Amino acid sequence: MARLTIAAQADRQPQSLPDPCENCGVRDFSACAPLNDSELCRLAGLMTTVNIEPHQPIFSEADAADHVFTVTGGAVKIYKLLPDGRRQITGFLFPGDFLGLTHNALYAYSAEAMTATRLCRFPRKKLEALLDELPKLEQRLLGMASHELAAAQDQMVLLGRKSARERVVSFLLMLSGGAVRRGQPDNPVAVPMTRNDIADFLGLTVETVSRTMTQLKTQHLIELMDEKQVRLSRIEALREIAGGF
Amino acid sequence: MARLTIAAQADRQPQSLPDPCENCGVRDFSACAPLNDSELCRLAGLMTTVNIEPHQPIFSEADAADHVFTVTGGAVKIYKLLPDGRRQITGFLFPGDFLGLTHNALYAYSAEAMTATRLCRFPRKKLEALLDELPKLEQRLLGMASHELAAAQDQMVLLGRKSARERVVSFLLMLSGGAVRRGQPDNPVAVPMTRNDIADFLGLTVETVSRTMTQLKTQHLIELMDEKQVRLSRIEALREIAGGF
DNA sequence: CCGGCTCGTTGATCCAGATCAATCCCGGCG
DNA sequence: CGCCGGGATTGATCTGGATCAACGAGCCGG
Repeated sequence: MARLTIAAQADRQPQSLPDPCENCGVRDFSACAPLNDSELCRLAGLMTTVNIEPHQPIFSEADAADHVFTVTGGAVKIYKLLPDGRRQITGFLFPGDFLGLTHNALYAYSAEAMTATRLCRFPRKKLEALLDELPKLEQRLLGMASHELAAAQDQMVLLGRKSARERVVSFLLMLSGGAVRRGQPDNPVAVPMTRNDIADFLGLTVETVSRTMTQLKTQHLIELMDEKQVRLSRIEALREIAGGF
Repeated sequence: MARLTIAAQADRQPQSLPDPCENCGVRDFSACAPLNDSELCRLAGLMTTVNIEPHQPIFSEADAADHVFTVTGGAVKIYKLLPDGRRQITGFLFPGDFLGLTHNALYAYSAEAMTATRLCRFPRKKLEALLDELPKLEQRLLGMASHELAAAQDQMVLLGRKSARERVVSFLLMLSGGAVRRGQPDNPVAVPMTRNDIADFLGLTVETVSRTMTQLKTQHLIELMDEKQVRLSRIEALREIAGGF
């Protein structure tokens, strides 16, 4: 740790890298990835770290969109509600993911912590101003947005055209793939969300998700270590079922 | 017209604005919107205009993503296929929309002209290089991508949680809203796509789309001027049904 | 003018997944 | 220890939309 501190002091910047950035475990995956220490330092100047308890809201649809966030720990769900309460979860976010980007005055969706979550929070106005001076950051955000857009299109295929079985299998493979990218164990894969959240993400009901999981288990395609931990026993067969992911 | 030509010549650029840009009807809606004449001129330097016949492909999923496009006339559908041929249309594009942005080597979806279509085509590599020098353009693309992302999330709600009736009504309102933005007649609204395309966009079958339309007609909520032209007779009632758009 | 398209509409039947309902399991708490 | 409440599973039934099938209306090419 002393070594790290010294390294930071040796940097040409007036201030050393702030502590949360110094120890950041997601720097390489996050929006910050393309920035050098000096640039990161400027960005960190606007940043506040925030901790959120499980099941606590981060922001709600139609709140003023005054901040954007990077998830650095935990897991977040984002969702939209219909007036009568039906819910569609549009994404699960994990460390490294960016949260709250919009080009309107209000957020387009609600965000809630699923587990204990740690965030870096940036005031939107100040960040936007800084973007003009850090084109690398803007490029990075554009890249991340394109990536999310592609994921959203995959999700439309899933919701519009896949059977319940295909949806559940696609979901498990997606989770596992995400874990790989973050360097976490991918098989068995952690499933931190409830069955209800899975259902609202896949456009199904809890019952159908549950039935489908036990069906997959019966067919020896997966193994439920426990409710929140799934082994994908026959990845290739699963990929076949998922239909191209 | 003479006046416009003179204005262009009076610009400080060595060359006047190329003809297609000079007469561009979508400049204010498109990615080019934030550029001044001089910047637009640089961008136009890489640009080729392309005409596509109805039902002709523009590019296919998994083609090398070497170009990006702005739609300047006509109508385009973008879609993804499952291995067995099931299709999900992920978007309909109209003049001003941007097409083909990805941050991978390959396109993530296929694009096909629905009607006679005119495009501005840009070589991707050259455009990316130019982005470094035109930060306004990069900002604009980020803005457009955020906007598309929000639309994609709305579509996920539609596909995951809405009934057939709600989907069809949402779709008609969406079309009408788009027409307003482009300054085109919004009621009655033009419906340039086939019933089949509508079905593949809404995650339904042709039959269900057709039945739902006649049901809405019977209830005097809409009026079918002809197959490609729909009057929204009771907008407020329709908005109620759509559930928040 | 006719046959053979494609597109749209309508009718009859079927079924995947929703809904309704019961039970189980587990962790927290008096 | 026993109670309580939220999540998960399993079973029985129902239904919205898919599927299968027939037909009508433009439209093109010969």
